[in-house]
Amino acid sequence: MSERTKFTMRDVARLANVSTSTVSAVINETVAVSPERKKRVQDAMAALDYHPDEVARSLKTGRTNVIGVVIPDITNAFYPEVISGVEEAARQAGYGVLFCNSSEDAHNEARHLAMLSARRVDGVILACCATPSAFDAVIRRRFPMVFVDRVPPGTIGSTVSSDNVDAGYEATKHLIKLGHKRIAMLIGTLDLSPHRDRLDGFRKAMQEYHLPIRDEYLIGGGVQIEDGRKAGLQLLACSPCPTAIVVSNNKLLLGLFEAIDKRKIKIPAQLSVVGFDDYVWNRYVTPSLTVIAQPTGEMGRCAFELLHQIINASSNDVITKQIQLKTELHVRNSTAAPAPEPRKK
Amino acid sequence: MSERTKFTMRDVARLANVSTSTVSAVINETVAVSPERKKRVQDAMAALDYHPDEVARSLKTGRTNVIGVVIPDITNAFYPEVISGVEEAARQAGYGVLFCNSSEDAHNEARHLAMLSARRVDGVILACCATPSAFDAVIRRRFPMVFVDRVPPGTIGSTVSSDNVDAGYEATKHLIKLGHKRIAMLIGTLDLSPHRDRLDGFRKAMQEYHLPIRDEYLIGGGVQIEDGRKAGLQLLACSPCPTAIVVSNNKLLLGLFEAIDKRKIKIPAQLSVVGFDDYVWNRYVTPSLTVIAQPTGEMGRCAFELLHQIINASSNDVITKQIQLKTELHVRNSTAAPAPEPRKK
DNA sequence: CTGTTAGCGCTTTCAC
DNA sequence: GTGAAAGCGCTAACAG
Repeated sequence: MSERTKFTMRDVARLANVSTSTVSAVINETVAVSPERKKRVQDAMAALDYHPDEVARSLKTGRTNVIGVVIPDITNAFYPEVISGVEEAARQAGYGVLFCNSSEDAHNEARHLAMLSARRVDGVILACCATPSAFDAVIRRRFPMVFVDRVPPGTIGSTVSSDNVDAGYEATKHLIKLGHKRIAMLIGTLDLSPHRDRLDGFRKAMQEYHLPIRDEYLIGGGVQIEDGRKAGLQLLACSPCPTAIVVSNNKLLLGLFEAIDKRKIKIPAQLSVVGFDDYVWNRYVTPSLTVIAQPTGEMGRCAFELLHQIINASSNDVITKQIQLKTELHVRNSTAAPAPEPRKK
Repeated sequence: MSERTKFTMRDVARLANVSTSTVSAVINETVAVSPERKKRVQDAMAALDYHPDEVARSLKTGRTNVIGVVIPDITNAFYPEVISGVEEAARQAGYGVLFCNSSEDAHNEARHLAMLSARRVDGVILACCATPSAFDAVIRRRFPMVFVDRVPPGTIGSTVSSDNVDAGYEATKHLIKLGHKRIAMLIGTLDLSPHRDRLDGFRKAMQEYHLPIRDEYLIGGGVQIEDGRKAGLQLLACSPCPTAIVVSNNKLLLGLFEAIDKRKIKIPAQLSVVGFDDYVWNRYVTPSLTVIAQPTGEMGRCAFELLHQIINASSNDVITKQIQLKTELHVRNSTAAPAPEPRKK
C-alpha cells in the first residue's frame, strides 16, 4: 500500500528480463512458464513489492471480484450479523464487499444499486425496502442478485431467508402450550415478507388449536422502536387484555418494552412475551427473553454462496433458488403459564 | 445494472454524432460544450441508459472513489454504529465503502490492508488490532489513512477517538461522588489505547480524591465476554469486595453480568456498575445501566471527513490531526450510594 | 468549442 | 514456452 512507489507489471518484466505476458502468466498461472524464468519473475515481484492493480485487471477481465451488499437498517442488530456472515464467506472466496445502507428508503436503495452497477460489482445481495424499487428492473436483466431476509412479492429471483411461517407458528405454539388463549401479535410492516409470513404462522397455530383470533389483537405496521411503542400501548389497552404477545421483530419488542414499562405490567406474571432475534443482551434483560433466533451469520454466508454460484454460472443455465433456513425457539423467562382467570361473580 | 446491454461511451458518441471527448466533457463538465450538442449527448445517454464505467474511469484517473474500512469485531455493537457514520458521510461525498472485519487478528488485518491496496482504494479508516501489523509500513508510505477508536502507540498519523481519559475519569468520579471508596476497574486489553486511557482516567480520579488504588481491584485483559466473566469472578472474590466497578467496554460488561448472576449479587444494592457504550437495550436491562456513551456515529462521520481532507490534500501539505470526541455519562439505575458499612466489632 | 490521439495497467490471442 | 501487439472504457492533452 504505497503512494509514490507503485510499480507496474512492466517494471517487473524489465527487472526479470522477460515480457509482460510472462509476468502475467506466472501471476495467473494461466500458461506454463519455465521454472527458471518463473523464479526470476517471482524474485522481481518480491524485490519491488509488486501487487497487481486490481482496477486494471477488472477493466480487462470484466470482473471486479467485488460484490455489493445493501441492507435497510444498520441500527437493527440483525443486519450487522448477516453482513458479517457475507463478509466472511466473501473474503474466503477472494471477494470484497461494498457495503450500503438504504435506511429503509427506496430512493436510497435505487441510488445504491445504480452506484454498485457503475462500479461494476459482480453481484448484489439485497435486503430490500418495503416499497419496491429499481431492483425488479435489475433482476429482469439477469444481473446476479440474491435477496436476503426480505423476499419481495412475486420474486422469481434467488432468495435466502428464515422459514418465517414456521417461526411464527412455533412462537405461537409455545404460548399456546403454556396455556395461553388470549394471544396477540405485534406485527411489523406487512409489505415485508418476514412479517407477513410470521403472521401467517401465527394464524396457522391459532387455527390449529381452535383459538380465536381477535382483530384488536393484531396490531402493527412499521418496524421501528416507536412503532412498537405505539402498537404496544394500543394492545395493552385492549379489554380483555391479551395474556401473551408475539412480537414480530426486535426493534418492535424494544418499543413494546417501553409500553409495558409505562403501564407497569409484570412479565411474565401478567403477560408473556416472545420476540424475534437473539442477542447476547437478551439473557441479561430481566426477565430474560424468550425469542425466535434466526441463523443470521449462516444466512449471510448462504446468501454469498448462492450469489457466487450465480456469478460463476454460464449465462445459459440461470440458477434460481429459494432457500429457507430454520429458526430456533430459545425459551427463557419472559414466557410462563397465564395467571389463573379471576372468577368474576 | 444490466448484463448484456452494457453500452460504452462510443455508443453514446456514435448515437449523438459527436466524439467521445465531447461525451466525456458533458459527463464531467470539464470543458464547455455547445448547448445543442450537449442536449444530443444527454438524450443519447438517456436513450441507451448509459452509465459511465467507474472501473475504466478509475484506471484512467487513478482514483476509485472508494475507501476501505477495517474494524476488529463486528459482533461488538460499537463498530456497526461507527461504520454507519462512515458510510453516511462517504455516500454524501460520492464514495463507496469497502468493508472488512479483521476479527481481532493482525494477520487478517494485514491481508485486508493488502487487498484494499490492490483494489486501489483512495484511503482507509482503520480500527486496528492489539498487535501492530502492516499498518505502520502503510502509514510511512503516506497512504491516506485515519485511525478510528483505537490509536496505536506512537502514531504520528491522523486519528479520531473518544476522549477516553476523560471518560474513565468521569465514570470513576461519578462513583466517588456517590460515596464509593472501594472502587475497582475491569480493564480491557491494555495494548489498546481506549482501555489504557480509561485506566489513566480512573487513576486520575482516584488520586484526585485521595482514594487508594488496590492492585487486586485492577483486573482485566482481553475484550471479549468470556474475559469479562473471568475477571468479574476474580473481582467479586476479593475481600473486601469492591462496592463499585468501572467496566472498560460493553462486552466485558456482559461477562461481568454473568459473574454477578452467578454470585447472586444485587445491583445497585450491593454493587454499583458503570459501563461503556450505550445501546437501546441498556435502558431495559434491570437495573437500567449507567454508562459512558461514545458518539459512535459522529466518530465515523468525523473519520471520513478527515480522511477525505487527507485524500484531497496536495501531497505537499500532509494533513495530520488527532481528534478527540467528548463522551457523555448517562446515569441510570446500576449505580447508587454504597450500602452502609456493617460495623464490625 | 471539437475531434484526434495516446495511453492508465493489465490480459490475451496469435505468431514465432 | 515466449513476446509483440491489440485493446478493456475512459480521460486529457493537444491541435484544429
